[in-house]
Amino acid sequence: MEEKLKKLPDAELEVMQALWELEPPVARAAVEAAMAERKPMAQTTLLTLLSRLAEKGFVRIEKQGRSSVYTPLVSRADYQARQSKRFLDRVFGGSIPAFASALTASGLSREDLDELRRLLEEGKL
Amino acid sequence: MEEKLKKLPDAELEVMQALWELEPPVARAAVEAAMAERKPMAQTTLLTLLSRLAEKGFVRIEKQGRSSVYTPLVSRADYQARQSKRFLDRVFGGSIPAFASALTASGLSREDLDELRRLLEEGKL
DNA sequence: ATTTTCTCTCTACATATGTAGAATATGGTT
DNA sequence: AACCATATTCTACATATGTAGAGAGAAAAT
Repeated sequence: MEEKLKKLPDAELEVMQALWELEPPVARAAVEAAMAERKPMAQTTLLTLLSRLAEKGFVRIEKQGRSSVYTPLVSRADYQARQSKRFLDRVFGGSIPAFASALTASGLSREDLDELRRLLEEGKL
Repeated sequence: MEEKLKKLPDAELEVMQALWELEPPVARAAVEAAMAERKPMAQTTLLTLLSRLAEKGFVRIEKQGRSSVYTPLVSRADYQARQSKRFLDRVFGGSIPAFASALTASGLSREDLDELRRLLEEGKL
């Protein structure tokens, strides 16, 4: 298992989210369209972010004739799991009680909290 | 309710954690001692971080003769709750199921997950 | 009173991040 | 072939972050 999965800055994560929700390999036009909704930005800005993601090993860029296609190299689930751990450690010092309190005080609806509890219950099986 | 509670960069959060675990107002020497364990850094580096925290409204600095004392202006619980929400939105797009999966896959022990579930249950009351 | 010591503030600098225009390359047109 | 459209890469720059030495002010010591 890879060790340090760097935390992505907001802008880059946003791009990853766009990639994750599409079928890889994703055409540039598709990423662009997805980002138009999520977070409008200049075309070149998007390309800059994609190449930074490539440098960090999060994305593979392949030339397809004129344009390029992008493939996420880290799965969303994997990233989410690792960052959750990191967040728990960084913000709560690993304290589960503190984490639980924060969740109940985070503004999540009673339903959401209930659902979370239920899903954790199921996951136990 | 205050709106945007800025996310603190790692180094600054580390200092806040040190402050939160001490009795306010906290003497510089005390912060320094606490930080020595958490994250060793030059004395001036610590002071820089403290003043940045003051600029951001997280800490109040008061002169006490020769040295200064520091008081956190944002409670740990408040910060944790807000950042939890932010994290959930940013990383999971607000999806509770995705969050639950990530938690179970995050490497937390069975016991921790159980405890979390139990605490959420209790909090419901 | 002069020096030493301690504490804080200023200044500094490298790297990271957000953002995007300029330049370049390349495939499509006429 | 000359030109145009388009996609990518370079270059650029402001702000943020991590880190810390230099400088300044004041209290303590001699």
